[in-house]
Amino acid sequence: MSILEKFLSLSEEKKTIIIDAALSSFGTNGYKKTSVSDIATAAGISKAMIFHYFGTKKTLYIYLIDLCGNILMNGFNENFDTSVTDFFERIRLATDIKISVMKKHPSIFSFLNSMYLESDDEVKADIKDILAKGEGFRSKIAFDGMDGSKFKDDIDPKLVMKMLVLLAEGYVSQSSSKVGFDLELLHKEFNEYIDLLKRNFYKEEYL
Amino acid sequence: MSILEKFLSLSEEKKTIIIDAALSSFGTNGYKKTSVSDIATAAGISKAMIFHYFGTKKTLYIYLIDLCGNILMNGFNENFDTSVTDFFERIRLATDIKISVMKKHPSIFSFLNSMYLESDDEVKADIKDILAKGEGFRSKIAFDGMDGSKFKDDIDPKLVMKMLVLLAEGYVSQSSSKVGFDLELLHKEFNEYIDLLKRNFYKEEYL
DNA sequence: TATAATATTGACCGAATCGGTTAACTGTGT
DNA sequence: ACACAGTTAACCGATTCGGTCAATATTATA
Repeated sequence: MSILEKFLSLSEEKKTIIIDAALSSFGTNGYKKTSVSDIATAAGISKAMIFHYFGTKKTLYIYLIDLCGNILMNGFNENFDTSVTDFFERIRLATDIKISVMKKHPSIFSFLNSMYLESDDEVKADIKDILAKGEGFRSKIAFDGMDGSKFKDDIDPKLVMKMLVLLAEGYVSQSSSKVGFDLELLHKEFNEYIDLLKRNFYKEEYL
Repeated sequence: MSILEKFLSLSEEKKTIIIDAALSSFGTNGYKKTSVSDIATAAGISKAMIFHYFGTKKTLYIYLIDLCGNILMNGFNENFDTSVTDFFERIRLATDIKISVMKKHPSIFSFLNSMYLESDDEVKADIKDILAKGEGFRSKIAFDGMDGSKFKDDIDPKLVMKMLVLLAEGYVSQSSSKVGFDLELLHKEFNEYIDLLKRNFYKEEYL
């Protein structure tokens, strides 16, 4: 059995624990400043097990990069509906997907964020590859075929969009640090914001 | 000349460079994961100089904690005007102060954020002290004597407040990581958001 | 229950890095 | 020529690094 297969043959629960420990550690401290011991401790196993499952620290990191890419791609490809043109409903849909991804791996976006600004030479090149692959992915989903005509005339949809992106970013930065954050509550709150904005930014005939 | 005096007698420019290097390093990686070499490199000086100026790593960290506390307190005490009761204008005022602080030390909020979740025993106690001192500071400024009556009846000012706090947090998390971010632009954008919300959330007679 | 196979770890390796020190080197004014 | 403050490269012992491995638990098979 090859090294990675040993990991893959673990129970889903155990795999998730290890992956989340690694995502959260790397996401918080970056590649270089994260030690394999950190991850092992966070996962509640011994350092030797990590090397048993992945061989090297770098292999683990690359594995996580690919995994995140796949999880996101699959989430959006399977659940995103481009026939929804309403601005807010599309954002709501994208957020639903994002949150359901976070439900499985709460630290995934903190990890992805840290990837963008990773400077260590050992993994820099590999990151560039995967980043190029997902380029324009988010923005395409956001704006392609989206209907901004329902807004009141003096409101710039792009400004609203930027606001919601920042809002989501604020949530991530808040939730990735705090320990006992409630994803369900977060989801509910975000939907309240969307309702609030929709109610006040759309022309009355569209409400 | 005592150790700290040596640092204080430096030119304002040099002091700022060193402080910002330390704030940014500690803010990014926390106390334990930040080495004195990291800070020295970021500041463009040798590691020995840091020890020459501050004696120990912990002394430097504590110095930064106090400094941040003082900078924020002074900023708000000198510039905050509690006679401004309008919800958005007060938020605008608080944001003006925050940004002017960030103009001098861009990484200050990233450092303060990281302080909240610092777990290292060597500095944990000292953090608790300063944190207790500033408790309720932000929330008092935010809500005391603030007028929420101008909002449309179906809008909860607290929800808007939370939204703007998250928005600001999103900005911090975005700006503290990116290298070439433009504070002036950030400021302008934030004001646009406030205008946008005010225009659409207030009853018409208050516009 | 005895044994073979597997899962897991504590202890260990050389190398790197840690916080901190110091002797020597710079430049500048006299 | 000298003194002197500012600065650093080289160094210190201690710790931690990524990674290995022999030994111990655990489980499966008989």
